[in-house]
Amino acid sequence: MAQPQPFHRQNHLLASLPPADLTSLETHLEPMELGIRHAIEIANKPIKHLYFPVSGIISVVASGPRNHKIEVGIIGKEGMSGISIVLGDDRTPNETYVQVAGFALRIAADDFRHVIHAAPSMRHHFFQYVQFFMIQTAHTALANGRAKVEERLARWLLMAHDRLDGDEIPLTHEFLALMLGVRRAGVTTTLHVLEARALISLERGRITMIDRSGLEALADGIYGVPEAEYRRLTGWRGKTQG
Amino acid sequence: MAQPQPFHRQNHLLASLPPADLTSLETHLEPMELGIRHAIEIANKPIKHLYFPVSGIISVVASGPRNHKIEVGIIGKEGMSGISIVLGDDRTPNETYVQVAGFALRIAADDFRHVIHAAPSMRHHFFQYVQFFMIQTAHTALANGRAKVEERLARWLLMAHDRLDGDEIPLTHEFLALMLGVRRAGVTTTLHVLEARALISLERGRITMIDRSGLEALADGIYGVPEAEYRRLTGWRGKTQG
DNA sequence: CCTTATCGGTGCGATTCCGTACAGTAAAAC
DNA sequence: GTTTTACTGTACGGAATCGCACCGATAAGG
Repeated sequence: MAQPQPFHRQNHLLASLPPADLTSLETHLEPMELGIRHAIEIANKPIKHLYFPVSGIISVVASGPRNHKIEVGIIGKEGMSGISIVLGDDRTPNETYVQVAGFALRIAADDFRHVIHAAPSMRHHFFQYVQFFMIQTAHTALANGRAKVEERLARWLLMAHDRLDGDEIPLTHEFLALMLGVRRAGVTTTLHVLEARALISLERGRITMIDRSGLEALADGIYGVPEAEYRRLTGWRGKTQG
Repeated sequence: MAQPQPFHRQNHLLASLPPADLTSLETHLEPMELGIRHAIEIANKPIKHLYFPVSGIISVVASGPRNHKIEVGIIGKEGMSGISIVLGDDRTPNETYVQVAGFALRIAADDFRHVIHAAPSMRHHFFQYVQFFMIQTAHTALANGRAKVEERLARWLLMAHDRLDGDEIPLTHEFLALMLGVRRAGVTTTLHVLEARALISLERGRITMIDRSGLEALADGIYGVPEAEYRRLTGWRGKTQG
């Protein structure tokens, strides 16, 4: 079962484009493997390609002093990288890289610019995604400022689960700590709490979702607003319904 | 000295529009007083107007469970409210309201839509601001996740100072606590620390900036990236140069 | 198979920040 | 001028999280 359907049908943002628009993009789309840790965008450097994941997860990370980093956005098959390009800019102070390996379709920034220039109708589609992404970042700010590590971890696992096929999240505690901006040891002990409540199971380098609605309950309102927004904007349902 | 120059010249986003574009917006712009606490946008309700402040400060606030709120964006005379409208949507789950009283020019959402529909060139201008605003929110997420209250407070005061005329920030500790998502008492004691270092002076309901570069040093890298981005995008210098 | 690097489990004191509470003081309302 | 409200100062115990450090376990590489 190599690909049950064409790649572009597996990225929701592409799949929900009007057929005519998809056609004009399609010729420029190039399938790419997303290797773990591969850099998609480098801070303050011109962005070369936009990526539409069909599997795996890409993280957008903001950097601060003392090499402090934190995730400000997560991208899976519901979205795309390269929002700066969509907005007519060519760079961003954030970094973007592959967090969970997978596959993507990518398009050169110049090609993308030309295509959306020629098809203004298409822009609306991508602007909706920009709107969603902003709300996601806003709620990351909210979670970072007001939620406990346990809740933020639950939120992150739910967001990752939304974007992956199956229930396994292949990620080390170290990476997770970087995403959340907390200690690695803090992630480890908090994961144990979740495991003890039978919400997840743990193996080396992998977290498996056991009880999704239990995790949603534990996240207690910190998860969900951006997801509802995505549904309003595009009709996608994620895994909320199973 | 009522208005040394027309209102629209005091909002940088308007002032830096190409003259032709400004003309087409101008007829729809209506001067408005920004009363403290006035709601500019209500969560999940259609946005009626977009505001271009010429003085005062508007806050964009995300809400979470248990009525927990936190500021995710700040708008002064460098910017505008209503980014959702710019992106072709009509609402947002965030709230937006006046944090420091002042004046603004506003335009009805429908008028704005018509104007930018007719003048695609203008969109680029506002998209740059959207880009800046996203980066600002991203760095708020970074600050919330990794910086101490002292640094976050310094960052907020610097951002407010950038947007106000003069060195006085008329705000209570209570509001500030809401913005930062920390206890009111925490703000009070932290402000005293800054005062003891002669960086600010305190009066009831007012904070006065004394030593801006000292505050920047204290914020230690948590402040500055979005501001540099704004400069790159628009050439505005804020007060960084005195 | 053996070595080496990565990853995970655990502990401990220090620090930051919270929740709560109460009293004093300045401004606003009457 | 008096009352009322809003704002600020301060305190205290406790919870959450940090920084660091060390060791065992698992996987990867030679």
